[in-house]
Amino acid sequence: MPAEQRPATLHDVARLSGVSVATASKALNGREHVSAATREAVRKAAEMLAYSPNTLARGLVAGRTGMIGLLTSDLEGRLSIPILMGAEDAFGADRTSVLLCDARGDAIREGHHLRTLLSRRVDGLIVVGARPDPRPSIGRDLPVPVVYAYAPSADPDDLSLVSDNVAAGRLGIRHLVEVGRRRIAHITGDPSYGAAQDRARGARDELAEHGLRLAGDRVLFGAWSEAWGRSATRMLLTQRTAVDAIFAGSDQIARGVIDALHGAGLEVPGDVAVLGFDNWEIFTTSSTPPLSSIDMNLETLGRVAAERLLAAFDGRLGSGVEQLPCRLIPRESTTAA
Amino acid sequence: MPAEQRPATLHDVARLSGVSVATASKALNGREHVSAATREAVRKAAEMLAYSPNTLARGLVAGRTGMIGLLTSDLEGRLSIPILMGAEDAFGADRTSVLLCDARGDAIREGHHLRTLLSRRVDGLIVVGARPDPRPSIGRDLPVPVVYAYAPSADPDDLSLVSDNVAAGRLGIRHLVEVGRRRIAHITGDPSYGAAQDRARGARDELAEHGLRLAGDRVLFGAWSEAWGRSATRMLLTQRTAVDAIFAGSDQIARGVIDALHGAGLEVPGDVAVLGFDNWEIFTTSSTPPLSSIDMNLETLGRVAAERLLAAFDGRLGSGVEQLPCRLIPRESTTAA
DNA sequence: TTGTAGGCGTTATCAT
DNA sequence: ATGATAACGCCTACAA
Repeated sequence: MPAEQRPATLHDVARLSGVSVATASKALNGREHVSAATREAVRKAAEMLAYSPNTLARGLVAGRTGMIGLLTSDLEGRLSIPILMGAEDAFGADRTSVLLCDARGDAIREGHHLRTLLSRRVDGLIVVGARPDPRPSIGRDLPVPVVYAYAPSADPDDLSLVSDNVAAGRLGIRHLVEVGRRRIAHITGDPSYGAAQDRARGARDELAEHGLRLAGDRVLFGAWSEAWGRSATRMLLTQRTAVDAIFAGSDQIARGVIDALHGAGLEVPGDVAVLGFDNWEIFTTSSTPPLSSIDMNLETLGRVAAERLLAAFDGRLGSGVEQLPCRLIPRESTTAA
Repeated sequence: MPAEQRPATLHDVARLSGVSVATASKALNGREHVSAATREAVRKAAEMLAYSPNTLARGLVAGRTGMIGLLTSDLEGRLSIPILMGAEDAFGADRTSVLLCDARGDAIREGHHLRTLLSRRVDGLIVVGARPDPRPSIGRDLPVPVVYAYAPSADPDDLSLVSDNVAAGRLGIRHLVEVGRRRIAHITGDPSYGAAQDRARGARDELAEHGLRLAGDRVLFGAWSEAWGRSATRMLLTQRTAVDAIFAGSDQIARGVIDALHGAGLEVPGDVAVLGFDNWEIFTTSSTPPLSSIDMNLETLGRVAAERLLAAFDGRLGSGVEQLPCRLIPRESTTAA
């Protein structure tokens, strides 16, 4: 039951406290040249009227709205919400708000949203793609700085923030080697994903540095699904490939892997260690045993995106693709043999 | 590389087309009393300058910002994103934008966000709780209408939109009966969730109308986890309870159920049909067989929330708890025996 | 220390 | 049909 009364304005506060709007403004904003008594009186009046400054009006004169746009195509929010939270933290939730728009993978809708956001005079834009591959730029010469997160822009003049997938591949292998594994297979998703290729490359490189090669001698590309994890694992077992660890390209694949291993009477991590990717909690914690996984640090991605935007507000925005490190979350599926 | 130039104003457009700002405004907004020639000239000028109206300034005079606040505690976005999309659709994405704030379950932060949103003069508020149980009201006498979605407000004077859980319970049972099942068990989550109780009640009521009772004679409450689904199912099997269908309280529980059934050498849906709840795609489609599930229609929840807000903008806002129907998505896990 | 005045970009009212 | 002008709520010179 809203009290449908017009919110108090600075004018109201000024009148109640018997000063001018200018003085009231100064008093409330902590500017100088206001007597303590006046300041207190104004404060009290504002309190009584439950005055809350109109950020729009403020933005109109300041030339800054304190809003940023988050343009996503991530229908589930799995990417955009952590990124949004990271951005909130970096900006300070009280000074910057986020307008979230979901384009639902539709370029037309994306254009619509972009125009709306610009029309609302957001101070900056974060574009989150649905898959970690280059996506079309939303355009150069926009009146506000833009940072691409997760999915880089295809235009090298744009600034993009992505996970360092090569390093992530190395990270996964290093961990498995550290827990004593030597016969490591890599089951991952769709080979058309650059991220899948990068992680595979990192994995191979790291193995090489340890004088090792992939079990089965090749990366098992397939789909980002549990089913693929299952069938690829079965394939490995049927071919009697010696394996003591499987590095999966996603947590879902890892679930399929574990399922197939269990089905074959093998123990995890006793016989075979399993490492996932994404660190998606609903998968990692409900898996048996709990799944070790690589986290892409999406909150950090959001935080850095915000920092880059802040830097861009004064001075210039960088360009190119910036790679951010992933981190490994060890759980029971990869304890030492 | 942003073109750091001040965006064109209506003033610029007016000057370029040689008319007054008033005329330019009318021309661009399709108002009457503008000659076709003038209108065209203004249009062209706006085009040339890439003019985009400043929504802030517009909102200042109109007394409406065209923004609504979505206050959530849903860390994963699983609830808020669909609700946001529904709201976007109902409002029209071009006339209303959504400010998304995640309180992360922290009341202090929620208060902060609330103040920020009000200060930005959002036209209305949608509050999305993290679990489907009553939550504290964010306060009465707010200057804008508020609708609670998913989690109702504890204050009956607020307007809340929730899923009709009792009906959903009936719906699930009806479906299972329709595909020929008679010995139906119900494995669900934490009994402290009102939603779990409601669904269980609906299930029992519907069974009764078919002259049936729950297999095992009682609802199996536990946790919202795959592990519970697994152990509850094993329990049923150990007790030799005759079962030809299991209605799970969540898709995750359902996964555990299927897992345990398979482990016992039973076929799904051949021996036992399994029905989930939430229709969370990552679970339903990757399950073997694909999982039938009940969808809470979150987009609809968001759409209706938006409609209620729109209605509240003129006239009064309702109050109380409005129940919205769920729908059943049949997949292979519940095909006829 | 305080108040007056101008302007941020738009729209609406009222002359012309 | 067009244009001048006054809001909208706020801030910031500058004047008093």
